[in-house]
Amino acid sequence: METCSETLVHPEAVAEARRVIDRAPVEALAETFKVLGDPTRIRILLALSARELCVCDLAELFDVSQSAVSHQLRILRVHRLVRPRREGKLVYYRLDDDHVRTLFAEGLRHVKEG
Amino acid sequence: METCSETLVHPEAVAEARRVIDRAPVEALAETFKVLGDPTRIRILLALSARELCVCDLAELFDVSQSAVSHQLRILRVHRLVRPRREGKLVYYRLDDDHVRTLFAEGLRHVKEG
DNA sequence: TTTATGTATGAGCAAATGTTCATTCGAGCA
DNA sequence: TGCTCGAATGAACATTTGCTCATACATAAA
Repeated sequence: METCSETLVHPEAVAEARRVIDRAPVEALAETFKVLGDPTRIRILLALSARELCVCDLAELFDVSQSAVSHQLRILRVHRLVRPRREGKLVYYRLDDDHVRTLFAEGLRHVKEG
Repeated sequence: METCSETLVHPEAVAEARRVIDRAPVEALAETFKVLGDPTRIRILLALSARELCVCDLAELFDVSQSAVSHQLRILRVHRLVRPRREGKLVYYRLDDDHVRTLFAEGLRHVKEG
């Protein structure tokens, strides 16, 4: 229930916070983190952190269907976290840029200091 | 369908990837990122990035029920992203550590370079 | 103690998510 | 042209998620 009083406790702080939030790309940020928030996608990115791999190898690696891997790769691709490269019948994927590695490093730091 | 051949295309690369994945705290990483992958929680963290705020103010700020905010704060608390401090009837929340800020910065960098 | 107000929690529900199955697309080869 | 095999996509389904509503807990004041 909405039991808080009508008057704010810290009006100026709330106003400041509102400005910060309005200025930030909230939805895009949440989207990016949400993409990273799945074990399968984390595994895919970890696997690609060393070198590129074809879809076939990734599917074998995680012991899930090729379809599942393709679905996840699509999500990662749309969010520019991985990039495909076709070579004959095979499609190789690799990390799109170094931001991914840095994000990983920060995530790890948080996890490890617990 | 599982249509890939039985033999791996790059056995040694897959083996190496498997080692990397086994060494990493995959589930914990995914959990952390998943927590950050929600607009409401992102807004809460942004609001707290400048200074601590009480639950009451946060609820007012996002125009959602106090219950919803409490539920999200609980999730953030469990994952050590925010920390509560009681002062009378009010409970103030603030960011738990600086990792959150760094994670945000990296997320922003990725989002902005699109 | 009783009451009031801020916060936390449980139940229930609609929406979103990740998987599998089935099918289609794409490239190379007979 | 057909055929094969790797990859992508759509549908269906079970699970998860985030919200609201109702209720319980906590602290301060009457």
